[in-house]
This record gives sequence, structure tokens and C-alpha cells, in this order.
Amino acid sequence: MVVYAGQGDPRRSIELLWRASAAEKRPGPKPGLSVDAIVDAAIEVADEQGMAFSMRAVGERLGRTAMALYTYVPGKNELVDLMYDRAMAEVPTSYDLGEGWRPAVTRWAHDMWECYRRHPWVLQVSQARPVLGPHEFAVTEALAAILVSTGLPGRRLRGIVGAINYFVRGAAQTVAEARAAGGATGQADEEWWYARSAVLIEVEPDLEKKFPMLHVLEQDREPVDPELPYLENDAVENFRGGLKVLLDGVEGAVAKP
Amino acid sequence: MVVYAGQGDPRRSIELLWRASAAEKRPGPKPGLSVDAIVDAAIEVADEQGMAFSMRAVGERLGRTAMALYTYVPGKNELVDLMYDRAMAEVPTSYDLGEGWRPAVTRWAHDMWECYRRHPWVLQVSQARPVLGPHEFAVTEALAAILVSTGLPGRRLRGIVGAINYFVRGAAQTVAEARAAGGATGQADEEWWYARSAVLIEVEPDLEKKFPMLHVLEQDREPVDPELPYLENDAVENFRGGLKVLLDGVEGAVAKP
DNA sequence: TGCGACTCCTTACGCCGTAAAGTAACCTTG
DNA sequence: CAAGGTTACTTTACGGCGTAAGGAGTCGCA
Repeated sequence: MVVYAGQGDPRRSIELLWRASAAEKRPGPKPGLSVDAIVDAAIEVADEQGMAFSMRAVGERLGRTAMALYTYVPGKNELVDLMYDRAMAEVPTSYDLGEGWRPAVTRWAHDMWECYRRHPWVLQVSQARPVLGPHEFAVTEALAAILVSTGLPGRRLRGIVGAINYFVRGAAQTVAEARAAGGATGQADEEWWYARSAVLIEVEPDLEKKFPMLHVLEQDREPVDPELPYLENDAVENFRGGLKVLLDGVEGAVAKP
Repeated sequence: MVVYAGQGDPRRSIELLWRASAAEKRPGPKPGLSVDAIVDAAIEVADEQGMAFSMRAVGERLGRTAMALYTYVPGKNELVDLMYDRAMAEVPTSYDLGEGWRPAVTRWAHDMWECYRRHPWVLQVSQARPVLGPHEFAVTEALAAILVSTGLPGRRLRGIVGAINYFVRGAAQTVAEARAAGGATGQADEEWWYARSAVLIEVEPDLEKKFPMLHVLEQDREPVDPELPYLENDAVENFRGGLKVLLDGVEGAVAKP
């Protein structure tokens, strides 16, 4: 429910993200934990329980109390930023341009999509205020490097980068939340959908007449992967179709700049 | 932090959304509140405080306790669904196709964008499991009605509808969170950005060499509206540029189906 | 050997959503 | 008109959360 955006001390946050720690000899007991260990544990917990993971849960996974984490990390906001940047580290940062920009962008989009699916909580980290970690930079740099090869000016590229980013995020969000919701309640997508739509038809029998165009949208469905649940199937189909249209638009911009 | 998605009794949720209440004569004291009044108050609170509004705050605004709300609404999840659908009611549902589909889609996108900016918390309501309220249907119906006029088959349209939706949401989210974050900490966007980037340059002086393509993206900036804060300005520019590319793609699909 | 820095713990505070139970208002029935 | 059941709303309480404050034990260095 809370929008997560780093709000604490900027210096502390940035130094943590870039691991700019002066590793001097220091007195006191040897640290039993490390920022990396905490971030790893937190990601594990978040992968299982979603963004509503708690500091207590992370501490418990490490055999410590919640308060022990505050020795390494200023607070939950900053921890989330660190988790975000670590997740971005999983995405490749170099793409072969041998076959042109389009296959490269497509691969980038798929890699991002996969990362979002492995770590759905990433989609709930604020985008407006970039986390400004090294791997977030690297990921955007990778997309920028591909698109700069089109020769388009920066002015055009910014909109395109934004559009591709928004699209991949949005498409991934649809699946991620379908899974998260299903997992939280133990209800499969189909069950959820069925229960709702059954009541809906009962309450509003004229649904198709009131919204005829939505019905047109439903025509012509073909299964993408029969293994996947209903909503997920939908999202994969939309992802492919939408990305194609989006890249067609980019192609148009490249052709006539 | 919690992903909001209606999880309670499907019947109760749907009936509330469609206001399918049997208004019979009933014993007991007269209701001092109503679902509508509660939704209105909750939207006011959420517009000010973001999605982290509390039931207690909503109750207080109505001169009641938090628990009083539970007479009208099963829980916070369901209240959020109702708020979402009420917000969607602000978006126009009919667009003139006299000049073709493209200006109409552009207007739809701008109207959605405006709605998201009035009610940033809407962007945090789960999209995977649609709320299934009447106004959410109407909004999607409006976009579908415009796009069906292109003559494209449902298969193609689904991806396009998704892409447009994701794009508008994503672009709006960028601004919304910039504002929310600024409001929460009392920091203006510029201040936040300045504090961070100053430390960043200090910690990583070779930033431009490490990520040269990002630098290309920054070239060629022109002010859109000098009244708007920095990040918001950015987002508006990206919105316009991205939407253009996206619709170019749709145009390509229409030309050669 | 002792001091100060350090890790980690316990406790506690003020939030949150909401379950449970009580009180007062009102309509229906006798 | 009185009794009883239904409803609106309150108070209280529970278990969660993030994290502030302070204390206990551990280590490097003087």
C-alpha cells in the first residue's frame, strides 16, 4: 500500500548501492551478517511473500531479530532499493546488433519480462524516482545502446525508451499480480474469474449489450501455451502482440526520421 | 506495500460495485452514512495521503470511527475497488470518430492520463484481476469502440489495447510517484534529484564513461512547460513522444493487416 | 587492563486492519 | 402501546507492522 521510494539520507543510500564502503579495520565483534546476505535473504522472502515481506521475516531467515538488520541498512525503504538493484543485476547488459536493433530490443524486452516474473515485487518499486543503482543504470544503458544504433536523435529516443519500458512493465505487472493474487488467496486464476463472472452475469444480465465492443475484443482467441493459467495466457499473448505493434512504430520512426 | 485486489466474497463485491442493493424498508436506526459517502470521503483522503490512507482516517472525515465503515463495506480491499470504479467514472466514455481513430485514441489517452494524475492511488490498484465495476468496463469499452473502427481482428486488437493501456499507466505512474514522493517528504523533485546526483558523482566519478549511451539519451532536451517540475516535465515529453510512436505502430497494423 | 566502538538483543511505542461485544435507535408484531 | 428483533455505531482488544531506545556482550587498540 505504501509507495516505496528511498527517502532517507541520500549519501547513505547511494553509498550502499554502489558498495562504496571503506573496509577499514574496526573494533567490536566481527559482523555476522553483511549487506549482501541481507539483500539475498530479503529477495528470497519477497519472492515468496511479495512486497508485504517484513523486516522480522528477513531477520528470522538469517537467524537474527529484525533489529539486527538496522546495523547494516538504514530502513526498509533503503533495503528495497538494494533489492531492486540486485534484481536488475540478473538482466544481461549486452546485446548483439548483428541482425539489427529489432531482434536485440525484443531480446531485451524478454529478458526484462523474465526478471519481472522471477521477482514480481520489483514492479512495485517506484519508477518516478529512479533507484540510481549501478545495475539499474546498466539495464537502461543496454536498451539505450541498442536504440542509439538506429541513429534517431535523443529527443525521439527518450519517448521510445519510455514507451518500451512502460509496456514491458505493464505487461509483466498483469501476470505478476495475477499470480500473486492467486497465491495469496490460494485461488487459481480460473476459479477467481469464474466466481466473479458468474455473479456479474447474474447482477447485470445485459452485459454484452451494454458493452458490445468488449465482446469484439474477445473474439478470435487462440491458445498460446495450454500449460499456463488463463490470465497468464492472456498476458503472454498481449505481450507478444503489443510489442510487435510498438516496434512497428519504432521502425516507422527509423524509416522517416 | 500490499497489492490490493478484491479477495472477499465475490457476490458482495460485485453487488456493491453495481449498486445492486434491494432498498427495502428495514428496522433499526436510519443509516447516517452511505456507500457513496464513504467512497467519496475515502477518495478525498487518498488523493491527499496516497494509497496508505487508513480506515480510521476515512471514518474521522465522516465524523465516525473506523469500525462504522464496516457496516457498509466488507473491508479495505473492497473499498479500494469501489474507489477505483468511482474514479473511472470521471473518464469520458464516448469519442467522436469524425477525424478517424487516431485523434480519438489520443484524446482517450489524455483523459486517462488526467484521471491518473487526479487520483494517483488508482495506479496502485491491481490490474491483473480487473475490478469488474461498471465504469471500468465503460472506459475499456470506449477505447475498444475506437479501435474496432480500424477493422482489425480481435486478435490484433487485444495486444494493441494492452499496449496503449500499459503505456498510459506507465507514463502516468512516473509522474504520479514523482509527485507523491515529493509530497511525502516535502522535497521538490529538483531537490531530491540534486541531492542524489551530487553524491552519485562523488561516489562514481566515471559515470558518463561507464554509461555513455545514457548520455546520448539526455541530449537534445527542450522544455515542454517551464511551470512544471523537472521530473514531471520529463514525463510529459515522454508521454507525447511515446504515444506518437505507439500510434504509428497501430497505423502500420491498420495499413497492412 | 581498560576504554570505546561495534553487533545484536530486548523492550516498547504508535500505527495499521479488523474481530467481538456492547449500546442505543428504530420498525414490526402482539 | 409494550416487547422483541434488527440495525447503526461505539468501545475495546488482538496480532501484525516499522523502528526508536537502551542494554549486553565482543573485540581492537592504548
